[in-house]
Amino acid sequence: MANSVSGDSVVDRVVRVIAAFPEGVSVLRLTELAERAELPLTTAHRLVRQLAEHGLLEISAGGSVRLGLHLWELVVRNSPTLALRQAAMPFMEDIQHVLNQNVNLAVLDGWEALFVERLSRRGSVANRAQIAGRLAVHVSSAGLALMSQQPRSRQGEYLAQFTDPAGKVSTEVLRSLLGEAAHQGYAQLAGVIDPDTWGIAVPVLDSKKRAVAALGVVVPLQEVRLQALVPALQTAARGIGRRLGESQSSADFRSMESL
Amino acid sequence: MANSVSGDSVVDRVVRVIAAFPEGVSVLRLTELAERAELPLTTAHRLVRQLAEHGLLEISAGGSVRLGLHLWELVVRNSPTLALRQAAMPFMEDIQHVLNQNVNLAVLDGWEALFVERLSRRGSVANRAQIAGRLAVHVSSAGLALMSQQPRSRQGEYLAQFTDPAGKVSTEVLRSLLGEAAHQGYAQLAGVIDPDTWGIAVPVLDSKKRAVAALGVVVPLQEVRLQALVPALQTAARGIGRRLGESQSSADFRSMESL
DNA sequence: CCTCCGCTTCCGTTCAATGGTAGGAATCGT
DNA sequence: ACGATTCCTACCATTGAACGGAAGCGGAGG
Repeated sequence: MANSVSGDSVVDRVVRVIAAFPEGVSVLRLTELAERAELPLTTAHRLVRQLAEHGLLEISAGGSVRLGLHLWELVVRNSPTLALRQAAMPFMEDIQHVLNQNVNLAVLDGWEALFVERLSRRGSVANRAQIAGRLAVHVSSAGLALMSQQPRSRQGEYLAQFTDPAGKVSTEVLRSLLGEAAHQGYAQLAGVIDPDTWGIAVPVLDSKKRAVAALGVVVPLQEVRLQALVPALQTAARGIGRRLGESQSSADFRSMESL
Repeated sequence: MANSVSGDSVVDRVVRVIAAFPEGVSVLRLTELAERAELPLTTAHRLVRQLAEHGLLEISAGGSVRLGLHLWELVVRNSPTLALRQAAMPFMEDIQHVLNQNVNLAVLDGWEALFVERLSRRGSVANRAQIAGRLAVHVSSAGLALMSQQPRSRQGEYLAQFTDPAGKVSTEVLRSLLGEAAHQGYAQLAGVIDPDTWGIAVPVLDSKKRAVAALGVVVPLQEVRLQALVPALQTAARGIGRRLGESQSSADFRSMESL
């Protein structure tokens, strides 16, 4: 079935190699990498070496493998969410400084919210490590805010395939949550991850009124300024949307600007 | 000379495709991508489609190509500098809050300093966009701090190949700059990028006394608290080095922590 | 000294990769 | 309104790059 007995293309294998690293693990031994990528050791070795020659991977002494600096550089400099993050950062900083709460920015990917940027509460030891984290739509205010703005058809697909692995949320409850979020213009969810917190998120709409992201905060349960909080988020979201429209083709001022 | 007339392997081509995006540009039309990657249009098309199937690239309506969210996610979650950034962030935040200046963290890659993280001065509109930026060793305090701690042989290679394209810095001057930096334990450089600023950086040493990074700040020229500034940086750098040692194998507490 | 384990090199076989040609689809200029 | 142009997509015969088992190498451990 192939040059390879397994029938997958070179591209498939390259992808499996660079996707073989488990979350948060940045270094693997070749043998382990081969196992995870389900490749014969010889083949893994060859691919790794080739990729390393281009700086997409790095081979440290002893043969252990990690992602290459060059890959990181390429991806960060051209990341698909670059424009979004640039537009959002000032507003996120504002919110962080005014409210002193965790602020986050997420996009919808499949049936999950993918967190693209995040600012921690000042003073909290929390790092920005888990940007690039994911949460299912139904357990994140960001996810709900995003899904609630999707076209009917998309929401239909989502609800149709939905089953809560934890068995806590019924499709009906979810449907009404989405309806409520769409109607109110924001989504809130009591501490799914941390039981003592609220998550609150509003959609960020681009110039064509499509929800491209969700802007959210996490606040303690006893926080009662919700009335003030939501408008603040919505204002910021509108600001982000506006800047997104402007910066369509202005990815050209490069300038290393005062390092 | 090949299956491909150009004689390069599939891996080579895949790399060229994802490296084809110019800095800061996140979307390319297929034709342009093919040109930049120096691939026949047909081949580029096939590769792009294959990569897109795995989420490493995305094809938006109309055929324009961008890096995929999945790739971004993979790289950010397993980036080779993850541990370094995690260890450094709290200290960088401290410095930022105390000094209210731009703080940056760089590693040495080739003969350049690659900026891995950066915090902007509060209130400045500056975004964190150009993390992943590069500066030549001889024009950045971070680069000098890093190079000054490299083994003699490495410094030798560097100086041997060095020529300043701008013709402003002679190899001799550079050599003495490095010597001075090594002796003092920090490097400073008057505004190479912004003429009204100083760059000051100290090396971050790991448990084996190897310089794995440089921690730096950018301050206005008239700033005179240098005496206080350097010790602050050095203290932070030592702290980072210590945490780096600890977190060798503790990349396991994942926990989505209060989003 | 021998064994084990993991990384690396070698090399004959084979089918996946290649890319020119041609067919759509959309945009532009007049 | 309608050719001209541009760009993306699909097809398919040719061929050398990818494959991976076998064997070599080197160090850690007993």
